[in-house]
Amino acid sequence: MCGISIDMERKPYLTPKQQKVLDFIRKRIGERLPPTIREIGEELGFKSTGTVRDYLKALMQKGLVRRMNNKSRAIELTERASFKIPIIGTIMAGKPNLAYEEIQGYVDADDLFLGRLGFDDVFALRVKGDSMIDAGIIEGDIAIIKKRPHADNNDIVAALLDNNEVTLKRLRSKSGKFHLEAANSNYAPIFEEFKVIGKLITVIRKY
Amino acid sequence: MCGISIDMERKPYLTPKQQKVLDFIRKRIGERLPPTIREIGEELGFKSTGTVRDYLKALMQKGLVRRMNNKSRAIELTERASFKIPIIGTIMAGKPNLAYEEIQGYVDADDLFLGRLGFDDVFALRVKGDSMIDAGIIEGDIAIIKKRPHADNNDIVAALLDNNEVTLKRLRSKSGKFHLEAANSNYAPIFEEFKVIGKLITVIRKY
DNA sequence: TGACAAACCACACAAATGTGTGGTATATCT
DNA sequence: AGATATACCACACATTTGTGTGGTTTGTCA
Repeated sequence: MCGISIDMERKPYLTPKQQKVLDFIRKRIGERLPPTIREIGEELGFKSTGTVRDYLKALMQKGLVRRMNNKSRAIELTERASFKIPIIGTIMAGKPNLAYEEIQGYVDADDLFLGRLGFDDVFALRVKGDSMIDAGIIEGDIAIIKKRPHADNNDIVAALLDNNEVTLKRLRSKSGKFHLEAANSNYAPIFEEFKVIGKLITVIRKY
Repeated sequence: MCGISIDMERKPYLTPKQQKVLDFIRKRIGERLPPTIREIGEELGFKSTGTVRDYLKALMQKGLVRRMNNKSRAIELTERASFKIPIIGTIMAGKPNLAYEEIQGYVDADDLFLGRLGFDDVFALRVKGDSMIDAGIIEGDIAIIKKRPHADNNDIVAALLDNNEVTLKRLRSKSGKFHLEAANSNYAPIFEEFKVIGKLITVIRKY
């Protein structure tokens, strides 16, 4: 019951057909392009464009869809409708299909790793070695770095060393002077010259 | 020079204008919708749709763009052109703008965390506690789980325990019988009854 | 019974969008 | 000099696509 009530708060009631229309739009947007009105009609078996427009109107009134006038395929999903992966807590046991008991929130699939950053400002490093292991960053991880020429104390940064190597370390300031610190007691702090080229915003690890 | 030559192998030569057209298409696709021919023309300052079509033809011949006939906005980027975040090694120092010296590869922004999985098969867990810390999985991480009723030895799995708790642990088999193991010597292995509900495929951490 | 919403359809029309033909000018390469 | 590529433009036309009006049927709720 708990999971259902959370769900109800997030989404307005949709008729089964309206849900199908929404799902089709979502599918098409995910695959490639938002559909045209006639494409929706063909998929759902409607013979009139007016029918599809009735559905779009309903979805718009319920705040799930936004459109631009007189523009082809200009259908977009609102935040309420955008795809979210549920973050679950406990799960109902003893059922053929798992039922989420406690949904703690949602991860927006689009924003998951980059948010609304421009791609231009981002690059990735593949992590080598174990110097950041105490921060949970291990060999093979992909570190997503946002380009920035400076950072704050305790930020993990990508820094350019004198030998042109790029390294991922924690930035520390001590009496007004910055140095780099590994997250592994086997490594000594780095007091050499360096340049901050970006700040760590996300770590991704694939299995 | 090294970085440039790698780049050349991946991308055919584009004139500056062609690059601008491609960038605009990419931007629009990322923002919402692929542009129409006229929208491209307006953006780039072309007064004729024919001009834009010349550019699209060039981009198609170079294998960067695909189109469908007589369909509005039906422009898509091919794999060669799809957005990739560069994974860099060393970086050229002493320049006003950083220049990538050694590009080891690219992370495809779309595939980055889910690949081409259907969303239906995926859910997320927010990691609590430190029981997987030796595997580099720490509190607050988002664990992306692919639903599966079984897994192999040494896989990290989401498992449902008798008390309806879901836990992230490593699956181990010993003499034909499975149990769960933490990646932290402070925790004892779990030999109770459990059910595998999915396999860990990706870990994401945001800073 | 009447009001209302959901769930359809037909069809005309307008606007947006893609296509095709035929140009011009400039630069490069052979 | 001729071939080729880039880099544009104008304009007509076909097709796609969105809009608008006016219906019918079914069920629910007051």
